Amino acid sequence: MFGDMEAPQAMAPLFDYLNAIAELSQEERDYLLAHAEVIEVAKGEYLLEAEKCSKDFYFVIQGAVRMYYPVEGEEKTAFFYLENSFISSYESFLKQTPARHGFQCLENCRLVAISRAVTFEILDRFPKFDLLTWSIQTEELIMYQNLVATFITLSPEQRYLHLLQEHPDWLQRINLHHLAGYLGVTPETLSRIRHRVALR
Amino acid sequence: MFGDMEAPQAMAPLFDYLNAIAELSQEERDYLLAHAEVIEVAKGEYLLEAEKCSKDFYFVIQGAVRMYYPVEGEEKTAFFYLENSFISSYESFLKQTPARHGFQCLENCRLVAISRAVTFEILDRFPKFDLLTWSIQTEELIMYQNLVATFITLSPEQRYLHLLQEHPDWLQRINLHHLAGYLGVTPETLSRIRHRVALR
DNA sequence: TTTTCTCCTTGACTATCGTCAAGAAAGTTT
DNA sequence: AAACTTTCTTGACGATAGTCAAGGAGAAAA
Repeated sequence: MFGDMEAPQAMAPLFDYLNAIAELSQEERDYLLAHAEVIEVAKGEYLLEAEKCSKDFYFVIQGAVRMYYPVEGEEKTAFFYLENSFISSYESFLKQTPARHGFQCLENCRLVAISRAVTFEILDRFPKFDLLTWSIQTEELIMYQNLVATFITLSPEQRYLHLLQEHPDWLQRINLHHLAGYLGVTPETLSRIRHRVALR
Repeated sequence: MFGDMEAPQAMAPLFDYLNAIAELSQEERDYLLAHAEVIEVAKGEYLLEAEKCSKDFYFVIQGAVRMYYPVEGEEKTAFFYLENSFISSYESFLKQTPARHGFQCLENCRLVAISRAVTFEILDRFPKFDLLTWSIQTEELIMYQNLVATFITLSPEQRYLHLLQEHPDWLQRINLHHLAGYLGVTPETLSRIRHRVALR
């Protein structure tokens, strides 16, 4: 998919992200270049369908991905992953159980995909990646703790205002139907919240 | 606080928990016995007050602890930690930032407390603890992901029914005021939900 | 340009929630 | 036992959310 000169450039955002935590050696970079894959996934396609087993670990180079839960035939959106985010269904990926949620691309995406086999091979071969995965996972945990806090401590309207502050870019790139799911309300309610807020 | 014979017994639940992930060596057990502390904390006391920096990592041997967020003078309960749970404000503990939430004992508790210094010393000295902390943190992350899912996919009444199934013991040990917070509703609403549910 | 499709809004109605206030019920203390 | 405290319930009312249905705005396709 990439010539010799292109792949390194394509993975640059991933290297930048990892280097900020712990400087990678040339050997580590080469291993990733050789064993991780840069893939293009079209808008609307699924990275993982709910109820299936997660086979890959992803890093978003370009694009937007939503996480959703299937509920009575519908797909309720729970979270979004944009540039420089890792995507994994940890429970399914690690335990090889059917995933409770799925991932769908909301835009044409460019991702780094790392298979289970390669993930474990890297962890086995390069001890530094223990620290990296730990760090990545810690950030994910903190993010989820804060997300739970918004449900416990804020009303739907306050969560919308909070969203405006924390992720103004999401409003530009993600439709209100999906944002409503993230806020835990129906699209109609979000529309009315926006109406109320606009009046002040 | 403990004679030579008592401390090992007191920490047995922690060793059991860790052994189930990766068998501890005698040296590792001895190090924990020498550097981790078994403490008794009275009902109502705080393990960590919101806005302060987390100094310790805890394991619950006996008792119940609630996690809360301060909101406009009130304390909104977000989660509970009972026997065989680890308690940590990861963000505050790791980054030494003021914690957004606090922890309060709801019963007289017996806990293992491990200080920051000892935590890092253990991680440095015994590589096995990388796996252990990673495993513990992964479980915590999965738990939070599933908790977010209950807010996205379920109504307050459905969350209450879900709570009955998943944690029937909580209803015996935790008052409805605190459980209401966990469900994201007021105590009055929880009371009415229980009334509705009882009629069927 | 017209048609079609997707996305967003609005209306009407019902159900549920939050709030404030009062009152039971249960458990403690004196 | 009586007084007190804590916990839980109930009532009344206004605000907000869910649901079903219809309609409008804009983008993409014909």
